[in-house]
Parts: sequence; structure tokens; C-alpha cells
Amino acid sequence: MLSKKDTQFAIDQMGELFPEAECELVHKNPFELLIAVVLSAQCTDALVNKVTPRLFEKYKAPEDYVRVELEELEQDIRSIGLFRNKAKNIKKLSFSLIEDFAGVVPETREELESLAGVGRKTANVVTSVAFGVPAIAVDTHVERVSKRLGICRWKDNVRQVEETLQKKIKREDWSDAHHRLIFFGRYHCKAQSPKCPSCPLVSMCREGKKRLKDQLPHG
DNA sequence: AACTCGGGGCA
DNA sequence: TGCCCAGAGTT
Repeated sequence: MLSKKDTQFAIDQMGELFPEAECELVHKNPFELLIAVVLSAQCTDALVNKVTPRLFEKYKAPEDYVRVELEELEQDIRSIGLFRNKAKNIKKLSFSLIEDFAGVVPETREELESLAGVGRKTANVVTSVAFGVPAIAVDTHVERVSKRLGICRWKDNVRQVEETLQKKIKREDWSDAHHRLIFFGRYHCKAQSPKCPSCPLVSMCREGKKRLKDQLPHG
């Protein structure tokens, strides 16, 4: 596995490659952030940002989502993938917020994870972005990059990936590191054809060296 | 552990 | 135009 020092170096390099890497969700309150992150499951933030302005104009509070007809909510988010699941989850989640949390978005990961449509990744994003609790949300980009580079082990589950990253990265750097890993994974260390030949990290990357040697797909 | 949900992006 | 992407929930 990559040492703490090498991990830090790798993440610095990602920052140089993508200086623009930062949070793409710009929502003022925790409730809107929560809805936005739930919507963003399995699709890009850019796509979510297309529907949220209209959505948040129409729905201000959990009560608004509880009251609306499911079909109407589905229509309001239909340009996003998995809109039927998401509409259902948002209605359930809003109901739970009112019933269990007095209409206020809870601040702990455990409480957030009890809400429909909120898994570990979404919960981590909400606690870190809305409540300033440092966390590294492990999405598929973060997981893939961490495994390819050898920051964590191949067989690690999401939770182990998260723990390893938090151990190897200084707490005050978690937020930056998170976004750098995501940008690097999305645009450079892509799932299908990672850009190994032009990657500043191949020399320390087990997977990169292997892909080049074995002529595995790479761009 | 595998499958499902579904539109968007890219080859 | 068809393959691949991205999380959470269900079985």
C-alpha cells in the first residue's frame, strides 16, 4: 500500500492537474443540500443543478414534498435518472424528517442514514458540506482511484476505503482531497480508459504500470 | 453478492 | 445507437 507520504504527494499532484476541483453543490441550507445529494445518486451534479433551481422554488420545506402527489414530483424531476425511486424516497425522507426530527435535517451520519435514499456516501457529503464535519465520502471515483493507486487494498469495502483515506490524509485536508480524488477519477483515472500514458502518478501506480505493460485499455 | 432503477454522455 | 456510468435498496 502507498505510504502516508506518497498518498499526500499523489493527492497534491491531482490538485495540480485539477486546480478547479471543489464542491459543485452550492445550496444554502441543509435541507436543499440533502435533497440535491439524494437526487445526485447515479447521475452527475451538473444534471442535478439543472432541476434544483425550479425544484427549490416550488418546494421550500419537507411538508411541501409530503403534500404533493407522487406523480407530480416525478414529473418535476423526470429529467434525472431513476426519478421514480428518487421521488418516492424524497417523499418518505420528508415524512421522516417531520416525524422523527421535527422537520430539521439531523447532523449525524447515523441519523441521516436512517432516511430513505440516504446511504453512507450521501450522509457523509451532508455532514461535511452542510455541517462542517470533516469526512471523505467514498463514491465510485474515490474508490476506484484509491484502489488503482494502492492507497488502499483492492479487496477493501467502502468503509475500509474511507477509514484508510482518513488515516492517510490530514483531517484539515479531507475536503480538498475528496474533491481532487473525484475530479481525478472522473476526468483522468477514468473507469474505462484511464489516461495512464500522460499520468504524473504512473511511477507510483501499481495499476497504471500494469496497464501500460500488459497493454490494457488506457488513453 | 447480484440485481434493479433510467436518463445522459460518449464512442 | 448501443454501451457504460453513477448509489441505494431489495432479495
